[in-house]
Amino acid sequence: MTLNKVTIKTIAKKINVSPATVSKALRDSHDISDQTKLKIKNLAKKLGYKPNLMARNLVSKKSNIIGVIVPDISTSFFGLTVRGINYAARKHNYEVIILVNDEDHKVERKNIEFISNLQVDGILIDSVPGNHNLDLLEELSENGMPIVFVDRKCKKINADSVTTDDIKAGYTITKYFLKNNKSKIVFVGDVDLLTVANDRVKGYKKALKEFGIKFDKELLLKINYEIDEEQLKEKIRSFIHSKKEFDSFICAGGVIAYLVGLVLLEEGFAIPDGVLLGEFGDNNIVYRLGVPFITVDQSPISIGATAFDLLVTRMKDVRNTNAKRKQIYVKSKLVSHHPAKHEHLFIEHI
Amino acid sequence: MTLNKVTIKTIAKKINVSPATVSKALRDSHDISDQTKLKIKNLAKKLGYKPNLMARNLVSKKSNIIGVIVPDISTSFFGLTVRGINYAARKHNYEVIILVNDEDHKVERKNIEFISNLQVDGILIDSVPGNHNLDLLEELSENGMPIVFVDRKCKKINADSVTTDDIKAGYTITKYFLKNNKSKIVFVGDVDLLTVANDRVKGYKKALKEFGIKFDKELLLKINYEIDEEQLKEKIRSFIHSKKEFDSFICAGGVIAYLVGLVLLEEGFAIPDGVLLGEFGDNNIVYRLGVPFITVDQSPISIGATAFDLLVTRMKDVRNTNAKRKQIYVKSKLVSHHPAKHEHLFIEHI
DNA sequence: TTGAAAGCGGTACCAA
DNA sequence: TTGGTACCGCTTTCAA
Repeated sequence: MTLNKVTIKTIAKKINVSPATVSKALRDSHDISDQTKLKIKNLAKKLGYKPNLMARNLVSKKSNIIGVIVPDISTSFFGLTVRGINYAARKHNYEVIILVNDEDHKVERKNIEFISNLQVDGILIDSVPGNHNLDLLEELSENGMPIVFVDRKCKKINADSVTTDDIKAGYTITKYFLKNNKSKIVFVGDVDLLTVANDRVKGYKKALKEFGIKFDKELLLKINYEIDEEQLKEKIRSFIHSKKEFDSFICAGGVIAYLVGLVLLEEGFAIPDGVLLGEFGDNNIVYRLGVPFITVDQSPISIGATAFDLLVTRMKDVRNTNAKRKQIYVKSKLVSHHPAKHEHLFIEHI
Repeated sequence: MTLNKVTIKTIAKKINVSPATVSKALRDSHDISDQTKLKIKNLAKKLGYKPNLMARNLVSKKSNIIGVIVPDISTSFFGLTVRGINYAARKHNYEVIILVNDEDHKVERKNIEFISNLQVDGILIDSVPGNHNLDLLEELSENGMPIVFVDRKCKKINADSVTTDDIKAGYTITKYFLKNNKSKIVFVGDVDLLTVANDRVKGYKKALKEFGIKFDKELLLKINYEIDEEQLKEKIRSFIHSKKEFDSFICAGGVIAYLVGLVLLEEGFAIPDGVLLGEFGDNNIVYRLGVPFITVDQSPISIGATAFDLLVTRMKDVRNTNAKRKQIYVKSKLVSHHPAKHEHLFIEHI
């Protein structure tokens, strides 16, 4: 750390006042004369004094920091969510620190532990599918740590969340596929119990039902984010080569959609004429495929900003631990992209 | 913060030992008997004891945290850089916290101040163009804070950096354009003195010279990241409508390339047949355009990991503040993308 | 093997 | 308007 060890005491000694006086002067306390304030501030600047936040937060029991935990950040969806969070946080004068866990729930647990031990004032989390760390989060929450789930909600516990209405989104995109004469729609995702993907599947099933199509288990391709890309591709490939017929894919996320698209193209399928491709998130990575696709644009910036605002209200009434939790849905929309034609057509609000 | 106020003292009292003993036991110190260690640990777990890192770090004067400051995170380039950083950090058991400033140097300054006041052990920074905060960084560095510049280097001060060889990259991509019969190449970027873009322009000029083409100032379109997208587009539009002739664009970054492409398409130009488009970073956002383009793929993951490794070596010999700084270049490559054809052709190593 | 005491850098209360 | 003192939660001598 800094060799430059200028502390409040250093300053105090130099001008023969007490540390208490320096502390107050530096924070513009009313009960210090302008004269000494000036003297102290000048000296502080001259010596390059920096407050030690660790010390400050230790006594004040407030850090003014909120911690954000996300699974990935190389994806435009999360990146934009974070932008929304930062945007809102700046208005409220909070510092935001971001931790990334690469979809690994063990790293996520460490992230949660670290950040709470660091005494952040609140946590925003886009959690790794599978609810591996719910116990920890629940414990923290019960002990008064404000926590808001972002994007990927969590049903098991009574918690605040800001997400897309995933059931409706799944329903809407599936209905669009059905209307466009697709009937053998594969749904790909980390369809673990109680995750976002699960909700999307619910919507998918609902739409099928409405169109009188029976849900076919074999068209539900379960994958897991934590396995690596090559393995994922292999899994997709083997599905494609199985005898199961299909005419379209709806993917629970951008990265999956990209991989599915990649495999389809490698295997000689045409998109969208041979197979229609759909995804959630309007993620930039899907555009790498260079093919038309249907997407649920979730307004990530708005999700992020809304989540922060909700967190702030929670942080403000710390006492009220048992207040009713809010589940907020941010509006999204169904869009059809045809990059090569530079067409981006709005289809429907969700 | 947590209502659950279990501290070392709480535990100490409950089993009638001193706080010192608890502290040692919890950290597996050799001079505590296994018996009491066990007792203490069990009780700690039962009570849900969490160490307060603010307190811990305050006395140890080490945080084991490294701070990463980036301008943007919704862009795949930075996202992947961060992934590389995290990957390397995990191996060394460091915690990584990320701060984002949206290309705003005032926010960047706050980020730097905050993070250093928080007593991080080292800083990785991808700095906002313009060298606005060099004074601060230099001061910190002189006071013993290890700092490594990532991606966007900084020539003014004697500092460690891990970047692309930008002169060479600028040279290579320009040469490719020239070989493909482009001669009126517009270079767009935040060509402020002493930034990455500037190096890229140097390479650009060098290539022009080699091909016997005189550098034309008017083909250098200076833009500034900090102005908003609509203004940027307006600036690009007005250039396009000026009488200046052009046959291609090389853009210093992905976001700019995307905006340039957008305007060109809106104005009815064909890419790449009418106008060839080039950029640095192989950023996913460019694919949104759905057109072929040339890119310098900078291997962001490798840049991130390398930067972290360099930082670690700096953190290990804190004394040696005046050691020679290292400028490391990470290999990149020139690639031609034709998304609609699913072609991604390697052209040349850089 | 254990613990008392001092202190990390600040803040806050109360007395002067 | 100033300053003494206690303390935030934890670690670290050094003595018992």
